[in-house]
Amino acid sequence: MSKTLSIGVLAKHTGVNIETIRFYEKQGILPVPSRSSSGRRLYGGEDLKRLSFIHQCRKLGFSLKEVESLINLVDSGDYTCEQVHEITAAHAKEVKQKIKSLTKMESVLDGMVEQCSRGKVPDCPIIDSLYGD
Amino acid sequence: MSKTLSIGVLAKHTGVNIETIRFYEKQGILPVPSRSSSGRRLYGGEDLKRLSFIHQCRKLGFSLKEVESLINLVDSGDYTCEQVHEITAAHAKEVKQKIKSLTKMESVLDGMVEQCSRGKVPDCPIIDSLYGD
DNA sequence: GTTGCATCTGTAGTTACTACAGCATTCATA
DNA sequence: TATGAATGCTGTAGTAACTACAGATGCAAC
Repeated sequence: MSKTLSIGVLAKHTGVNIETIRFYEKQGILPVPSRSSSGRRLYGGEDLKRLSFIHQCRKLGFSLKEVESLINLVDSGDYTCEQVHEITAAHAKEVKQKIKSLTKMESVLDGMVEQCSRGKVPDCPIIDSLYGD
Repeated sequence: MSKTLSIGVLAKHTGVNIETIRFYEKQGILPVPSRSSSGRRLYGGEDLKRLSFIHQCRKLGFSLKEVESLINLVDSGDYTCEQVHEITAAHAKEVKQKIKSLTKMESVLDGMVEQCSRGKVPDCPIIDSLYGD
């Protein structure tokens, strides 16, 4: 395996911040890379793949803990599709709940904004509804 | 003004955690209350109103900074409805963006979950799509 | 030789709380 | 009146997932 990628190049290829890459390493979610003679990190294709995976998962809203579970499963070699499904379905459920909660907020906010006359007077239905007597 | 409410009573009336009330005080978002002879916090009706306001705002997803802005406006005495509208509309926009982003995640996740056979075999389309070669 | 970029380590800051530890006080009850 | 439970106090540390430095080092190019 040739490990030739600097952290900067890895960052550019994956779209992950340099500091974030080091952070992932410290968190144990990205393996400790080898180093050049002067102590700089050197990455290979496997690292690139793994970091991309982490990035994809993060974009889908998985927590780092969930990502770690997923990685551990894959690394273990004998994971089942069922196990992956469980983690993903649980996360999908959380996302749905968040959407639901935000949608409720949205409708209240929209209602308030609409009621508001945007006038120059210090009499605002938004404040009235929140700061009521 | 009679200030007779203990922090525990205030917490129960508003649904806000005791530690959170103290936290709000430290953040300067809730005024420093008077104290009993033994040093315990004493709250009045105005505090109750303000804490409820903060709580309502938080439930609508406003950040503490936004809540502070809102409170400062009201406290200043000569705020306009326009100013309140601006803060609220900006927040509503943020909420909409969050919903949009989460909805995208949701559809990808749902697609993955659906594709997954939930089988007992170590071959999972979820992993394949994320951890691709 | 010096300029400038990339990288290094380590620490602190962000948001909005929550969870103690260890102590003081107050209240209800025996 | 004694005592045990409940309440409150301060102050600190932990949570999630980074981000933003500061200050040092390395390396290639001109």
